[in-house]
Amino acid sequence: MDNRSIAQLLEETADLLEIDGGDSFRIRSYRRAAEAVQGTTVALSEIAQDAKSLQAIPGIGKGMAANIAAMEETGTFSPRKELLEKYGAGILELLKLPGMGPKTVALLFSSLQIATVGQLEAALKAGKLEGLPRFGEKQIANLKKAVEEYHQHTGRFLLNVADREAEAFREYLGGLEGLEQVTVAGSYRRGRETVGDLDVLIAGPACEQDRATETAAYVASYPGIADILAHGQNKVSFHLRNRMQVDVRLLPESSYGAALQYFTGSKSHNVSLRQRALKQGYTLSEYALARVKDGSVAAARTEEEIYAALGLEWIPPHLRENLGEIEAAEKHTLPKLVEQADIRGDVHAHTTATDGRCSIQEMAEAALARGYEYMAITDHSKNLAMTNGLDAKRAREHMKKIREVDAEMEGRIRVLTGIEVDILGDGELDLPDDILAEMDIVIASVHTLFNQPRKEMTERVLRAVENPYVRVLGHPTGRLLLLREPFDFDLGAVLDRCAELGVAVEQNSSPERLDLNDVHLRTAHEKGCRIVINTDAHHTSHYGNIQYGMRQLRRAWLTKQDVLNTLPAKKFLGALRPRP
DNA sequence: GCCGTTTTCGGCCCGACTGTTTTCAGTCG
Repeated sequence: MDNRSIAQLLEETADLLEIDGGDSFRIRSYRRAAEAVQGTTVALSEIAQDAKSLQAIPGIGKGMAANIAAMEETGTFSPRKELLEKYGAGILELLKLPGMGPKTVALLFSSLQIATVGQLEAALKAGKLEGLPRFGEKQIANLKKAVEEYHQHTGRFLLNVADREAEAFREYLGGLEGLEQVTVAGSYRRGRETVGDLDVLIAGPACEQDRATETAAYVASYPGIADILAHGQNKVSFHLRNRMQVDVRLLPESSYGAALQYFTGSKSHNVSLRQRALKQGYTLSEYALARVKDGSVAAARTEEEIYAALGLEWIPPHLRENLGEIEAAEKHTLPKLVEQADIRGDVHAHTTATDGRCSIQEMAEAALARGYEYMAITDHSKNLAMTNGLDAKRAREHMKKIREVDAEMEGRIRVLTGIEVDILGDGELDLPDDILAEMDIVIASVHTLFNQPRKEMTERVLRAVENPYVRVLGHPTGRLLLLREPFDFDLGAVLDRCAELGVAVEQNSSPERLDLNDVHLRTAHEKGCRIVINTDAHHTSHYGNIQYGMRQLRRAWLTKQDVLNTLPAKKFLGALRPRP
């Protein structure tokens, strides 16, 4: 079992114990153990029977070591299993609804025997929640909305989850001889912020007639499969354990490009492309670009050939949304999209001073190792109490340490001082101006965005960016808003104001809270906002998450010139809002 | 359930905010 699965079992056990009213400290232990398991670089499956090594990991004690050993042996975890039998497998889904915590779930279960989102929906419709303690009009309305949004987004997965599954499957396919091509197409290839399913296209000798049956059988024995939906000669479909659907297509190499083009989409890009083909006397399908008059193949092997035959430059998948890319490809005016290698600094990172896991030095070294020319330490301010946020005194001491590390780096990388300051309910910041005035980077962030009336949220954020020391608006939508559209938070008004004031807008690439999708970013760009891409790193390994935000920048047609932190340090600081 | 230890048990991140209260429980980060 991989570390991630172990962590998930522990995490779910913690959730279930919470619903069950278990001891809160014991629950926290499970969560900490889950975190430790995810954070460690050693594969636990290799040391699972070695209690000593397991217990060397902080957060894993005698009990957890035994639990992990049992998980490895049995593939399951009995306390979790027993609780799931008591409450039903659907109970964990209820916890995912915003505003729903363990106490509410427990109450609904004990009073109305509600154990699934479906049952909650039915109870809401029947008006059964009225009269329950703490259930007023607003609470019920919020729940109804939450259920609605749940249905809209269920079945879609964040890009990093899709990435992980795609990589694992690709690795498995690596064990098969004679596969020349493996591509995950669909919205995954286009880099959308959420992915519905994985379309995996494979080709090579292993997919030719004589071996296709054998290859399909190999695919169908992938250990990650929960259940098989279809198993034929050319296609195998299945669900993974997290319910993500995977469609694997075995293709002849001669038409791989046509299939790749077809299955990458988007639908409306393909429609436009087919219309164009018809006008030119071709017909485009998943098998080939063929001449209408005699059915002869004009191009099929590669995407480049197909686009070229239609008089077009090859179009990067990130742009294939039928938003003018076909016209641009014809006129050779496709943008030169910003690339990861263009980014010269990451200016949002946390350390052990608050809720990060590494020291200032470690974060700085890791940024240097990535080739960055500058980075910033921006720990939390005191309002985020659970992160051990900095008050004025600690913030000042921290700044001193950051400057010391900056000096120690001897110019190999610039270590900037900063803070991620929280925005209070009235739009005030929770640290005084005189401290903010000393910081290179002041990121203002709202951390409680989604449980508020969003109209008031807009006013709150607008007020906060008025503070002259704020240079970056941190995760401007919050992850939940990204998944909840349409939302009535007035992002447009906020972006307008940021553009006017010169406050940079952050694309926070942390995959769980990826802030801005391509539509938001395009809007920001059109309004003239300065855009910064950061990872919000809480660990040295998080810098790599930049790839997730980067895909959205590319989808928004942004070039190097459109992103502030492609600039060298001095110019970057000069391009930020000037301090008063 | 983990940790640190005054080695055998007590302490374990906490404050803002909402919606329901009429003084607080629950959720979130």
